[in-house]
Amino acid sequence: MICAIIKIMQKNQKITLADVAEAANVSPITVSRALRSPDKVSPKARDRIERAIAQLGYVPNPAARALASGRTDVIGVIIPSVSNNVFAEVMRGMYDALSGSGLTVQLATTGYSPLAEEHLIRVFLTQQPSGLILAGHDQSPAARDLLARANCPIVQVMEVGPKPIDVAVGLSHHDGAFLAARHLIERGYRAPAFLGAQMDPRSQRRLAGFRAAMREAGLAEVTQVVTTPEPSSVSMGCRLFADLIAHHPQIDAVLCNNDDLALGVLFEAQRRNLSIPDRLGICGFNDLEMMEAAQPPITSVQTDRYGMGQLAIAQIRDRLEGRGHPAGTSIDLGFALQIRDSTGGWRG
Amino acid sequence: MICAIIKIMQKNQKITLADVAEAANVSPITVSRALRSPDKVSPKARDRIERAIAQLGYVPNPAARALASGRTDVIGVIIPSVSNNVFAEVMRGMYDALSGSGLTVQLATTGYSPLAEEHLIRVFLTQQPSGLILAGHDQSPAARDLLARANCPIVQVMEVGPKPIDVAVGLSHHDGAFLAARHLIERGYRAPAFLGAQMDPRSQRRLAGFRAAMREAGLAEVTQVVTTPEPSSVSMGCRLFADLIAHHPQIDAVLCNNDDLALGVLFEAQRRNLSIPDRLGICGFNDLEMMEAAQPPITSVQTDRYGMGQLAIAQIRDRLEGRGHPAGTSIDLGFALQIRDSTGGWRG
DNA sequence: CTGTTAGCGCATTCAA
DNA sequence: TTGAATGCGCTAACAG
Repeated sequence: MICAIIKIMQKNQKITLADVAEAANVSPITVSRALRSPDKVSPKARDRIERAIAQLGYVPNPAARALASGRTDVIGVIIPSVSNNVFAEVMRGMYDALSGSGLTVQLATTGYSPLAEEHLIRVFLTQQPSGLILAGHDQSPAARDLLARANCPIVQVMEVGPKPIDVAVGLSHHDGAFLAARHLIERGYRAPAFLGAQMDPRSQRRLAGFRAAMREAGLAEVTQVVTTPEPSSVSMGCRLFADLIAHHPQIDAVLCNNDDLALGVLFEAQRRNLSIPDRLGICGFNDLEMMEAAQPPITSVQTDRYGMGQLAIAQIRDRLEGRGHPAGTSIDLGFALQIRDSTGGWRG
Repeated sequence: MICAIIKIMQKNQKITLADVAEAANVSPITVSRALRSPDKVSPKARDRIERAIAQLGYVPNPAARALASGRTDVIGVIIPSVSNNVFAEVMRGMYDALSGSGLTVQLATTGYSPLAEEHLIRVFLTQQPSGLILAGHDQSPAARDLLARANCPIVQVMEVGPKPIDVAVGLSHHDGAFLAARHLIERGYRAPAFLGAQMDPRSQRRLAGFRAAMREAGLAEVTQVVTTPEPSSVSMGCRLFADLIAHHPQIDAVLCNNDDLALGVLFEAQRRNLSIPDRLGICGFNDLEMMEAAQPPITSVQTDRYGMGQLAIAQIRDRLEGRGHPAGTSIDLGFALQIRDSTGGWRG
């Protein structure tokens, strides 16, 4: 075996499965099997093969494997944007859940364009991925059609909806915002407003939840909503709030579409010497780590983004092993309203 | 052509290059060429081919392409962590610069482990990537050896260093911190401290820059440094600062390793009613968007992370076309100290 | 500018 | 449990 290895190494080329087979004195297909289902190979052969692989430094060629098998070890992930920090945690959960699986994630971004999403779905699906992870439930009809025919697990993350394509992992953004708005009202705020940027479908549902709570409280008349299609940021929170308070000074609380905006509102309110929570209540969405650390700490709707990423990958891994949840399953990770000082005041 | 297309569609299978060739009445290799170098195909043939591709909805099989050509259209990107938000902007720059190139990014994370990095480099390189992007200059000797032999462009991002493997795009973290520290001293602060979390190599160099400035000002004696290997966060900034001020109440300024920590210091200082910038000066690093929006706005060292990502991809694209910078080039994107209210006080 | 031949490295199918 | 034959879809190298 030593001789064989030396001879092969001297070729000074890429090490292939055939080289390993030669060094281990078995046929290539046996090496292939040893790699994919080690229990179908005799322990002796397996041992020789493993040794040869280690000594030669063999690494399988995924392209050849994909071409021959008609499958790839790639999980396609299609999200709107990498710089939206709600997705960062989701991605971290995915990467962590990937470890030791031999699977890799291929990330693509739509820039919030449904057409771009449809195109990416089409491209990914023709590449026979091991699975596909999508953000949300608002794929175009054509895309849904493609996905329905796909023969790989499809996981929709971020939110749960009425009719998942396959499996969904998320939460109800409507309900989260509804509960947050109701909390503001219960705390005695009588003129809460909604602040939103980058109004994607999930943001729209948060807004709907806010409106529902306001209607329930008989406050529909005084409801103020300020939104912009531009990306969300802390500065945008400052600007939107400045705009809001200039036109509607009677506003006494703000439900923000996300935590960046909420932090911007906090800063802008401090600049204007509006006391929090007495003159102004602030509530965010997602509960980024900094909400707890802020001065004062900011009330926010906690969501388990890391868990979503992990579960999405876990579901695909389970499916590939014949287990996992059946199509049609929605996994609602829920949310938790973290009540903090920014809405802590008693308002009679 | 219409007939041919109908016949092919009826196969109801994956559309291959051969199908396109049949529909367009050319040989497969001509279609292949039309895809890769359209100018080497006659306009008439190209037109027929493009039409057939559109009508059949043909999408190339990257695995087959990779296997046949020995190259992939994948750019490997190896970074420490996806949840560290300095990398989010870099990634956004990369994805933007990718558009229309047919290249894709394959992201992998090391979890700040040099061994993991070495392993990933090994795996990526055996897959004949179009390029490789690495964070920083602290690859293991074995990894540098592998990379030196690689026959694809290698771009080191985040920082510039003495001896790039191929091309480097970044800035001097030492100099950025040096300038920031000198700024604090010039403003009259007499006992600046350094706060750091997740002390990766770049953080170490920032610390070195801080120390150098302190030495230069004859303040080496009073230099206080608080660091932790744990991940950086706003809350961590609160905690580290609380720790610092408890043991060293004479501290009058803090240079933070990054902006998350700086924001935490701001919040914690506000909780303790330390007036900023009079009692305490705060300086961050990276100049995240929120630094400008904070109340008071926080001085920070602005870095062009988006540009780094863009340039890294652009360099690889250029190289693939035979252009681009030669090996050994370092592109220093520099930094800009953004002086804001958190260090704005006059201190006599 | 276009086509022919051959083969990339591996997995599937069948046979032993 | 192992192996032989075959082909996945595409491109390199050459020839025309």
